[in-house]
Formats: sequence, C-alpha cells, structure tokens
Amino acid sequence: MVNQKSLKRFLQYRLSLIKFQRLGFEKVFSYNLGKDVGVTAEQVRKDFSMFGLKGSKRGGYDIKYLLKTIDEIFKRNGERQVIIIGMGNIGQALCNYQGFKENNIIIVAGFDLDPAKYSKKYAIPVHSTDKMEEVIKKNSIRTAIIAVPEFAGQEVCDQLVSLGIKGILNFSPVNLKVPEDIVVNYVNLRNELESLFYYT
Amino acid sequence: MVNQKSLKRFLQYRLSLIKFQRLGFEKVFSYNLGKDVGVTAEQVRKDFSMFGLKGSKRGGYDIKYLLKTIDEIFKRNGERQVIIIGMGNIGQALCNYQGFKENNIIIVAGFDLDPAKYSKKYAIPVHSTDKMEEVIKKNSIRTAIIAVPEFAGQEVCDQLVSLGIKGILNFSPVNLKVPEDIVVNYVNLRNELESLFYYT
DNA sequence: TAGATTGTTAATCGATTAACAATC
DNA sequence: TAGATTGTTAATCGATTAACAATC
Repeated sequence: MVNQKSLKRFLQYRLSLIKFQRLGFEKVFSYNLGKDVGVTAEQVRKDFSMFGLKGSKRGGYDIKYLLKTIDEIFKRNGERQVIIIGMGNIGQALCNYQGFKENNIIIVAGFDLDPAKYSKKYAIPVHSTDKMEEVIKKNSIRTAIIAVPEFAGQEVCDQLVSLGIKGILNFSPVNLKVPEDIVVNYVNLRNELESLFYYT
Repeated sequence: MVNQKSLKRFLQYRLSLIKFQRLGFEKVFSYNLGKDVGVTAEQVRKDFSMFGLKGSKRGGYDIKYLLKTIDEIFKRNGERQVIIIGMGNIGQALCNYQGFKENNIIIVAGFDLDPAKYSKKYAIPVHSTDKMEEVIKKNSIRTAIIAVPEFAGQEVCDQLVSLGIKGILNFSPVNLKVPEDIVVNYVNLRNELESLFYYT
C-alpha cells in the first residue's frame, strides 16, 4: 500500500505549485518545491518517482503537468463525496467547513443517534444511523468521517467497513481495528493541543 | 527534546488507564495498555522508562501512580490557558469545543483582523491582534492555536514566538519556520480527508 | 560541450520491536 | 522458589537523506 505520509506531502506540493504558477513560473526544480514545503529535494524526487511523475534532467518539472497528475491522484476533477457519522461539536463544525466546499468535497449527509438532530437546521441533511446503508449505496460513498464519542467509535467503524467504506477520517480517540485494505487517518484535536502543555 | 509521538501516546495511555480503573483494576501490565491503545508492550515500557515511570517486576504498573504522574506531565492539575489567532470557521469551532473545556483547557481569547468579530457573539472575547501582547503577558500564556489563512500563517507565528509562545497548534497549511526550542503540532483537516480520496 | 538536475541505489537515521538479564 | 514481568540493550525496520551515474 501507498505511503500515507507521501500522499499528504503531495497535497502540500500542490499548494506550493499553485503559488509558483501564480508567480508566473512554468517549471520548478525539486529544491524549489522542497524548500517551500519544508522537505528535502531528495524527498520531493523520491515522492515523484514513486508515483511515476517525470521531470526533465535539465528543465526540472513542468508545473501544469504536475498539477494535472496530482489532481488525478486525488480525483479532484469529479465531485468527491463523504458522509459524517456523529453530529456533535466536531461533526457540526466540519459540515460548515469552507475548506472542504472550496475543494469540491461534498458532505452528502450526517448521521446521529439523537432524533433531535434530524431537523433541517444544519447545512447538510442529518439522518438516523439506520439510513447509512441506503445513503452509502445510493451515492457509492467510499469515504467517511467518524466524529462520535469514544464508546461508539469501533462499532461505527465496523458498520462503515461492512458497507464498503475504504477510507476513514477518525476524530474519536479510539485505535480502530480495521481490515488491512482500509485506511484510517487519525485526528485527535485534544491530544494535539494538550501535548503542548508539556512545554509550559 | 522529547519525542512528540510518545507524548501523544501518553495521552492515549491516560484514557486507557481511566477505563481500566473504572473496571475496578488497580494495576496494569504493559501488554494490557499496549493492546488497548494499539501499540506493542515494548513501546509502552520504553515510553514509561523514558519519562521515569516505574513499575514492579511482578505486579506491573500502579494505575493511580501512572495517572498522577501523567497528569503532572501535562499540567492537568492547574488551569491550562491558550489563545486562538484567527476566528474563522476553525477558530470559532474550537472555541466551542467541549473536549477542551472538559479537560480544563481554557481558551482565554481569540484574535482576528476583522473588527466585525470583536462583538460579544462568541464563547470567548475576541480582540484585535494588536492586543495579543497584552493578553499573553497578563496571563503568562505559552501555548497558542494558529487558525488563520495560509498567507498569514508565518507572520502570525513569528509574532507569537517573539511574545514568548513555546507551543503552537497550527491549522494553517503552511510549514512554519520556528526556532528549535519551539514545538509546532500540525493539523491539516483538508489534507487528512483529501488524501483518502486516493483510494476511491 | 559543460553544467545542472533528475532518478535511483546505497547509507544513514530514528523509531519500533525483539531479546533477555534482572528481579519481584 | 518458579514464573512472570519489567527495564534496557541490541536488532530490525521503514523512512529519509546522501551520493552519484545518467542525461538533457
């Protein structure tokens, strides 16, 4: 399986490439990108070669070509759909997050156990978790965000996997057990902040 | 400097220890903790020994003692104060985040360039960035959250460092250049989600 | 061409895991 | 005591970096 870290670097390369393009550049060298993103030039070349991105031994890399290929890697040309399970604090914030909308990531629906949340007051429709299967099948969803409390994390994860979800962004503070073809990215906001108090 | 990854594991050990305690246990072995948190028993023992946490060669580790020591590492006994720079979508969500409040992390104030945000409509007071110095000095703040757009990330970071901030939680998609005694934790929600579409 | 940069193999580095002596 | 677990040193592993031949 592909290196998750390098995938995330590609998204940073992309931002950097757009910057260079705006400045009028058409080509970049590995050390230009590396410096801007904060990695070595070797890392950039290694990442590119792993994904088959080719440069020219004199002229460096063509920005347009790189951007086009990176866009393909992340399916940026189509609409990218995702669902959220758990409409608490984090779930609600994410469904309003501009950073997703601006990058044609569509949050199709949210799911929650609490019927009080099925009203129309959110930016996305919110359903009972019973309807997960229906929504996933109808839209061929492959990607989901788990934003439920600790106790429900693994159970929700198991459901999602059984419904064909391949990639999970997990905000619950649980180490999820998943089959090896499923990818989980962990975000634990509390730990990221709290660990800094060590230095206080 | 201390390993950031191991610091974050300690916070997971803590959650796990609390679970064991609720179940009536007073002692745990390294393999109990490891299994629950999703790391090896060797990792647990290594982490503990790096921070000087001692167990008994027969009875394992004392839960109360571990929790007490971990609480000290993260200054959990006092009030832990932090500020947010950038009251956009992410900043607003964070200042309502229960996960912080429940763990005596206090967001003292938010800062933003937009005067329209200085009103009283948020859970925390929001000021002009001009007032950062005053607030940081008065409260002896050492920890800050950067939630500004890309273009402002580095500038805000430089300001914070010059005002004595030691730990930064950075939500802006920028590789921050900081002196080596400053610790930056990166959270890039968009990258974490978008990288999953590779598997779609 | 000469110089510069890519692409890839080898070396390094850091973190994780294995092994095992110490010992409760 | 015998058995089990810690604490730590050595081995492994994976990812990053260095080196350099290929070549534009």
